[in-house]
Amino acid sequence: MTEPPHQAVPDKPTLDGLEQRWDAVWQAEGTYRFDRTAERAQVFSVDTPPPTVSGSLHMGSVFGYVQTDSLARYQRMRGKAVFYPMGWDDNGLPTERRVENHYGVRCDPSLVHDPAFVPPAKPDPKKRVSCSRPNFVELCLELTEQDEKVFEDIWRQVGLSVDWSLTYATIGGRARRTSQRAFLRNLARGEAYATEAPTLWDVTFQTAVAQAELEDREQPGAYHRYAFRTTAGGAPVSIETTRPELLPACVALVAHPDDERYQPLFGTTVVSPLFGVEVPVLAHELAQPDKGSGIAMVCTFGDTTDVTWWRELDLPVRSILERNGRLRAEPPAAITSERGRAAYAELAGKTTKQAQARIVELLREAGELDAEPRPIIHAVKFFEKGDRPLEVVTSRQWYIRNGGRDRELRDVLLRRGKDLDWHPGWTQSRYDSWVEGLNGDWLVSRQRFFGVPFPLWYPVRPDGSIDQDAPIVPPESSLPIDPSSDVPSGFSAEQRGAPGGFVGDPDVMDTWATSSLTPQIACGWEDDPDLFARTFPMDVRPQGPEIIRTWLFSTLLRSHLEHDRLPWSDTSINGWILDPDRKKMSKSKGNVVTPAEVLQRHGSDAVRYWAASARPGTDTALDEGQMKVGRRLAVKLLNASKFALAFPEAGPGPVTEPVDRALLARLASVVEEATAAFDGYDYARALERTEAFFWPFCDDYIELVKTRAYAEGAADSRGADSARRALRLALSVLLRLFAPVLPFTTEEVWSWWQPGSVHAQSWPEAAQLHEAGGATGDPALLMVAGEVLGQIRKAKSSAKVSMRAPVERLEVRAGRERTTYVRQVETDLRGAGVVTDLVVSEVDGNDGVDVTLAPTDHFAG
RNA sequence: GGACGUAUAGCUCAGUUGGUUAGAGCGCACGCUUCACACGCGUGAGGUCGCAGGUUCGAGUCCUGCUACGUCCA
Repeated sequence: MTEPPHQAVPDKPTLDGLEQRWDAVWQAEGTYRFDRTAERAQVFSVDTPPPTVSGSLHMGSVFGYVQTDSLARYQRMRGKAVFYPMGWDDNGLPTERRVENHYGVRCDPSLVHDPAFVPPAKPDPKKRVSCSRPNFVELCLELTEQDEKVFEDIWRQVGLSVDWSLTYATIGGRARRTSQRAFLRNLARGEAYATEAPTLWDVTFQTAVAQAELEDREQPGAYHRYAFRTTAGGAPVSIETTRPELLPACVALVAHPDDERYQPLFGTTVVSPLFGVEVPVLAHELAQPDKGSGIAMVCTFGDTTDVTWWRELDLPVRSILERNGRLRAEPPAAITSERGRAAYAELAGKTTKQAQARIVELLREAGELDAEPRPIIHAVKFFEKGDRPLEVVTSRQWYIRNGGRDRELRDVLLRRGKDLDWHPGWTQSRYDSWVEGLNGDWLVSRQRFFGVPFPLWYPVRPDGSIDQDAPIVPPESSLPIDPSSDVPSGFSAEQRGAPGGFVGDPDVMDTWATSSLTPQIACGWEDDPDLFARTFPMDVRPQGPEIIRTWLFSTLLRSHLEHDRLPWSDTSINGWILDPDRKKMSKSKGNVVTPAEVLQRHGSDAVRYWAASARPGTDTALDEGQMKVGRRLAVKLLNASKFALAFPEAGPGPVTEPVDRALLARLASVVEEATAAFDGYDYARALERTEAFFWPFCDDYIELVKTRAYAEGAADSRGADSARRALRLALSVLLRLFAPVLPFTTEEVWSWWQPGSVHAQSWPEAAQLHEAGGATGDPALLMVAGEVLGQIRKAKSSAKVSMRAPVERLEVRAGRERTTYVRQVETDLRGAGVVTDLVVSEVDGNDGVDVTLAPTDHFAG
């Protein structure tokens, strides 16, 4: 405390430029550097969401990250060594799309690497230039590196107290190694497996997608009604379908077991129109009696329900769809009639849409259409990033067991979910309903290019076929590898693709297969056992609600499989950001406001204030008005601090005056409330409590003690010293209470009079305030004083005179308790209200405050 | 169809185990050059707490049903 302050109190404090100045200082001083010597119990580790590095940051990210940062800052001040790394999620489809658009290229895996390749000077979205996969990946890395720089700059501007020496990227070497190692261990334990199965397939992106990436969208469609002839005699059976083009892939009809209309038909067979294929009529509970005619056509495969029926009813496969979304050239073998084969020939090679139009014509011409198509709106499954409906194709894919086909594992994962502390608690129900609804294992392979490759090769048999059941596995020490360029031990590069040689697995992992390992990547699993022991399992996973089913669930799963424990003790789920009309902000709606412009307009602390004002988990409108309030608060803090520091330091000694003690007592309870709130992850409540103290502190307390602090006309310095000590102590505590939310403003003020960073100070404790005099203070005194002051102001305001206008006589009538309080602040009230005569009368009932203003020239004229 | 959340002043939101007359900010109105602050200060108006029942001495708060909006799951 003997060191001189960094700088004097400025004449005109300002918020402008604080971001750049303090970010540079924090960086240079290593203010947020993780202390690697701290033991696990002293560490607070944050599993920061790696933002998707494709394009620009979203306000929603700023919103959630600021909330987390305020918690991290609180924990740091509580003496924890905060492990706060930042990752970049750069692998996967969003980056690929961005690279395709940005450079005007398209990846063609059949091409070989061209070291001289340069993307077109003027990208033309309609004429993309093909390039090899290695060239494409180079462009991905180039672009993400640029984007990451921009992101980091924004995060620094926002003031995240991240340790910027601890960054990682999900396509980086450490992430690839971790991801491949974890996969190989899953494989060794039988938790990962490959199988040929019906798979949800995106025709545009030419890749399989997982259950977690689906979304339902309302789409126009039409019911087409046509009949199957019965073989046992009786009336034909009419069905209604939205996918008539799949009629050649029909393998059965199903109705609900309780449906009396169709019970007589169960076990019999019917014959399809046009194609003349005989299929069974079966019962299954998923058939909906009230949908269409109540009996459904099962095809291989129109949707996921078809897959369920196919599996559970043990039906044959009659696939007609290719991966490119077109119908195969050859009809299924079951279509044997000449008429059927002729009909199929009309459809072969067409897209599903074209095929639908054609088959409707064929049915109509044949007189098989019972009625004209009836338009409906129905939910169709889409890849969340795609814009064409998903198809179901059969393909060989890698899966990780997630409980979707194993009740026991699902129950274990549900119990893990209960062991996690959710903030707010109700967000856990999203996890539960997701786990309960899982209907298959996690499909982790993607037929894409920019991602972590499966670290596997397959032997090529002498006849040139590939033995997919005996993958060649690299040793963990060799990871990460790329099987498309690396060669397995015991082989030479020339043997790639040759009989008796090997081929690499062509697929990459789903981006979540890597992101699900962020605790392992960040904490240095296997790579850095010392760091891992100090940081894992982590303390908190902050994230948005929409990725509970993907990121949170899959991270929990991987940790369960690998470490048999939770990856973190707590999770805090932030709310949505809505635009001012309470619509979800999204690029497609064109209502996105970018963080850069908002930060520019209002300043970082103001934006942080807005984010930290939102209750945990609550959807929140983007409210620039709230940012203005934040800015006002920050400016007020600067000015109030300037005032408190304007007086010479009083030196050591007690806070003696009752009103000063009352202030410290009041502040002590604020500290207790804010501490409890932060401990419960409720940054918003901590802020609200602090702020609710701060404004009356400025408006009432400072006004009350101003005259005394100036020591004008005082016989001794006792009263002035008490006020000055209380002001400085309160300021010190307030700065620390506000520091997690307003890091720039508080740091600025701290630098005016204290050495070091406010963010490295210890969190205030009520005990300090009690010791300084708060123990004998009575907060009610302050309230009464504020009320009397309010009456004086009201009188002046009604008279439309200045607040400095003198009061000739002030009479306060009240019971014993209140009059005692008023007498204790008599001098301060006189000073603040410019009161000449102050009369305090103790009465029984008929409480009141009478204010008699001195006559002014104003009225004299 | 099931689940979760939300519903309080014109707007955005607080309101802790039920307890006097339901709060804040913005906006609005009327004022104030007050020696920390005009990026300011003061005062004021403004609410049948979504609807209908119930529990209770007492309900914005607890219970039941309903409605609207949002989200998740099927």
